Amino acid sequence: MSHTLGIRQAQKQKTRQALLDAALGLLEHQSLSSLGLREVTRAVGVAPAAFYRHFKDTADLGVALVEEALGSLHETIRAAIVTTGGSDERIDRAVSLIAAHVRAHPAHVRFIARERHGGVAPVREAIGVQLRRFADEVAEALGADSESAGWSAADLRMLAGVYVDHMVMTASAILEAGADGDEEAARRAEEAVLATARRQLRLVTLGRRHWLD
Amino acid sequence: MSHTLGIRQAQKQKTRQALLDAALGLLEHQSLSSLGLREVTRAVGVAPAAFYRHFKDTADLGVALVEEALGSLHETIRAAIVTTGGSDERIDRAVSLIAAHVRAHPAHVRFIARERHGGVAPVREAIGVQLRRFADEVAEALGADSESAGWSAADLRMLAGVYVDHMVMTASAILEAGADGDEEAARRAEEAVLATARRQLRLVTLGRRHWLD
DNA sequence: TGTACATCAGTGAACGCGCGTTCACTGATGTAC
DNA sequence: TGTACATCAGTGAACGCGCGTTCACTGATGTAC
Repeated sequence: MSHTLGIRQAQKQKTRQALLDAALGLLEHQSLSSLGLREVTRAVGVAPAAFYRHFKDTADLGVALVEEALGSLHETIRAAIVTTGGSDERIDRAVSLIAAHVRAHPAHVRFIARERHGGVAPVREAIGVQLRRFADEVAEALGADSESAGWSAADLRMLAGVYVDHMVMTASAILEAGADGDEEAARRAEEAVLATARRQLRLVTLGRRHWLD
Repeated sequence: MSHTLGIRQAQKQKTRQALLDAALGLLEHQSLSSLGLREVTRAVGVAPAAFYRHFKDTADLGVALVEEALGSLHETIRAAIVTTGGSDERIDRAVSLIAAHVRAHPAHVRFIARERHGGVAPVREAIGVQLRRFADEVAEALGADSESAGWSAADLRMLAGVYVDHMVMTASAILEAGADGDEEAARRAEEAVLATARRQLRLVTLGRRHWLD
């Protein structure tokens, strides 16, 4: 039998989640550093003071959003790296996976892209920690690949960084493309972004193949 | 003989520049979307209403900052691409050039990295326009290179995009590294960033060399 | 060169408004017996 | 199961404050003659 939260705890969690969801929505058109506590509570329909039962301030809420946006992504990414098949198939699969993630969680992707270099230090650092963890995990996965025989740890880490950076940039570019003009224009812009992403990964794959020449 | 501005025009330009400088300073620890007009005028020492003699609002000031930060960079970048020498020398030169630029204009670099995906649409778009112009120019320069014989326009544009994105990411990473602990730690962190940047460019160079295999 | 008028960058006071934070409170939920 | 007390998520009013914007103004600079 699963552990059931008390009614009080469950209600508290629900309000907390509502605050996170409302904040994420409001962040579509602004940065965290200008997000007001009252804006968020107003959107949820609770009193401003209720905010303090859940977060110290909006920066604290931002850190929680980082956790929500990136915390569950680790296994997905590892899985994407270790798929089998020829390099073109693997590239197609990785790019499709990114596109699907953006479609499923556009607001989270926007938040991470925006706050990665944003004005709120604790949030910036939380994102940096997670992305470095991603890169470490990818480096480990790459190290287990037979194609990486003979690679130094530093070179593997560099390559992993390229993949992680590329993933974030591509996700953000897909999002931007989706905002282009009418629906048809957006679709074409998105396809162009995906095509470029595939080309870029092919370039990296070629560089990787000849790294030890 | 050079055209001399009237006293009035010269004084106005000076105030405008003071507003831009003050804003850039204040943006070290926040995003443009939370920058207040009164903050800026207070830092300069003029009345709040004076702001309107120069800018419609802070977003308008932000667009002017984009111009200031990126407008003069075009020739420098083109020059960096077309330098002669072996690929390792060219990579060293490009990375040193980026590092020198960050050292000379840290606040501008921070501003661009922060607002590239920031919450102020006109500024985001202004940065996008400039970066796309950079990529177009780099693509053109690459096209003139004998190493690019046989490359399609789309492939050249893709490669140019990789270089421009890499430049922005590296500049931003150098900045972050410079904020690490004491001066010695910062120096070591920066050197690590530069080493990674060189490795990444070497990877791209290898991919480029084998693109048409 | 001197005079009379026009321009306009910057002033300073005023405005209404929404902000973050505090506080004593309420009433549903949880707990001890 | 029932009762008496404790907990604590959310309330609503209040506070002082800084915000963006407006307006009539001042006085140095510019221009026409």
